[in-house]
Order: sequence, then structure tokens, then C-alpha cells
Amino acid sequence: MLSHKAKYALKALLYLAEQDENHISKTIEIADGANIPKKFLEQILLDLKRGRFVSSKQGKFGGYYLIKSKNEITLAEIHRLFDGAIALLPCASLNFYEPCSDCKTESECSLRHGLMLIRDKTLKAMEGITIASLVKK
Amino acid sequence: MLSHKAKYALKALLYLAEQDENHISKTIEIADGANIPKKFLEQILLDLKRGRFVSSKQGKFGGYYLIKSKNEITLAEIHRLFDGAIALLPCASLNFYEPCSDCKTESECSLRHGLMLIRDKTLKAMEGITIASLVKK
DNA sequence: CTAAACTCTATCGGTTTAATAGAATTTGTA
DNA sequence: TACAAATTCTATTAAACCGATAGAGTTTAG
Repeated sequence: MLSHKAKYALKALLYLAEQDENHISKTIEIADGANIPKKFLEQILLDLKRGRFVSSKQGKFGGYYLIKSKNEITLAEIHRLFDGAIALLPCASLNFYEPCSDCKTESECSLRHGLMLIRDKTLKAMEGITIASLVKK
Repeated sequence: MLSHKAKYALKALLYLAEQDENHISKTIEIADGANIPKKFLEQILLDLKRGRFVSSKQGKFGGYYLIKSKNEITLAEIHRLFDGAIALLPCASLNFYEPCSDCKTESECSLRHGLMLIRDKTLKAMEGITIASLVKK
């Protein structure tokens, strides 16, 4: 499941993607437009900035704007940024790999192989969902 | 991600699937064999029993055994039993559907459609992973 | 200088999770 | 019938996580 943070992040990106080119959106604008608690959204936007999906302008008349093409922002990336691994267990993860503590012999995890199959398919599907593809709908 | 419960459940089922037909496994046996805390495993086995995956014999010389074919127990079912929805948001879930509280108009959720695509693909993949397929590896 | 915005850090209450504890019940057998 | 060995049930715990809020600090335009 997606955390609220990830869900809100997607909605915020969607909102930004729908604005005119070069428009800068204030946090309060996005919060109202996408129905997200403002103070919570502030944190999320900072995370998105650190992740290089958006950038910001400070001070009066500042705000946020996309710096990555809406065709290139995928559900997989946003899920990873906010919720971590896409795989069902750390031992099957590409970006958040950790060995199982309860598997007797290393790489002798009975689940790993099957879970890697799932990960590959899920990942592929999630990479096919972009902000642009969601806007169109 | 899978919870520890779901992971342990899969490992316990795997252990049971590897035993001789008609063999009854004591909890302590499974716990040692699959490296699972015994008292925690007790609860998990009860859940698996309520889910009709295993059955038990009480009293001395009692224990647990599979009552569902290892070809018919899928990762999807175990995941649902212990962790709930497979979809990324409740509004995209088949078995745990709930409307989004923060979507202005009902069925106007901008994410729902995309997430249902993901759900379908992930579900299909997870239904392809059975206990039998994991044992073979 | 001031207003309006982003930035940063801390905190809070609630829920969930992983695990443990212990008493109750059931059953086979000596 | 008593006992031992097993499941069953309910409660509790400690820690982590989550969603959200608060407030002080910094930056910028005018």
C-alpha cells in the first residue's frame, strides 16, 4: 500500500503537471487544489525537491514547479522515494537490499527467487505509470 | 512489503509442504526448522487454520498439517490474509475497497485508474507463485 | 522594512507490529 | 485417573511508524 505521503505526492505532482508552463504554485494553492493538509504538504514538497522532481523559488511570490518532465516521473520512483522498497522483502529488493536475518544460509532464502519475479513484474508495471499518463485520464 | 507474519507464514507452509504425506508437525518443529519464534508462530498457525490452509490435531502427539494442496496456495492469498489489500490504495482494491476520503468527487480519483492497472498485474503475478513453485526451487 | 513565501526541526497522539507470557483446554497413554 | 504434551486463547509489552501540527528561521520582492 502507498502511504499518505506518497499518495499526496502524486496528487501534488499531478496538480503541478496541470499548470501552465512556467507557472509557480504556492504550497497553499496546491494544498487547496489537491485537498492536502498544508503543513504536511510542506514536508512532502521538500522531499520531492530533494528527489529532484520539483524545484522551488523562495521568498515572496515563490513556490514550486516541476523540473522533471511529467513523462519521466513514474509511480515506481515516487513509491520508492516515500515508501522504500518495491519488492516484498528486503532480500528481493534492488534498491533497498538487505539479507534476511532469519535465513540460515545466505542466498538460501526459499522465498527470494519467487519474490524477485514479482518485483520485476510489479516494477515494470509501475514504471509504465507516469504523471503524464495519469493527467490524461 | 510483506509483514514478518506473512513471511513466517510462507516459510511455515513451505516447511509443511516438504514433509511426508500424513506427517503431523509440532509447532516447535516448524519453529526450529524454519527459524521462527515459537510463540509468534503459534498465532500465525492459528491464523492459517482460520484461513483453511492448515488444520491441527490437539493434545499429545498433536500438531499441524496442510489441508490445501500446495499447488493451490498462492502468495496472493497469504499476502491478503496477513497484510490486507494488494492494491496500492483502498480505492483500487477488490477485496478491501474503501472510497478515498480526500477525493472531491466520488470516482473522480485521479490515481484510481492507474492503480487498478498495477493491481491487476501484481495480482496476476502473485497468483502465479504457489507454495509448490517455491518448494521446487 | 515588511509581507509572504519556503525551510527546518521538533513534537504529539494514535496505531500497528513483533514478540512474549501465561492460563485454559484437549488428547493419548501408562 | 493422573500426567505429559500439545494446541488454543487472551493479554500485555516495547518499539517503531505514521499522519499531522507547531513554531521558529531564512529568503526575497517591493
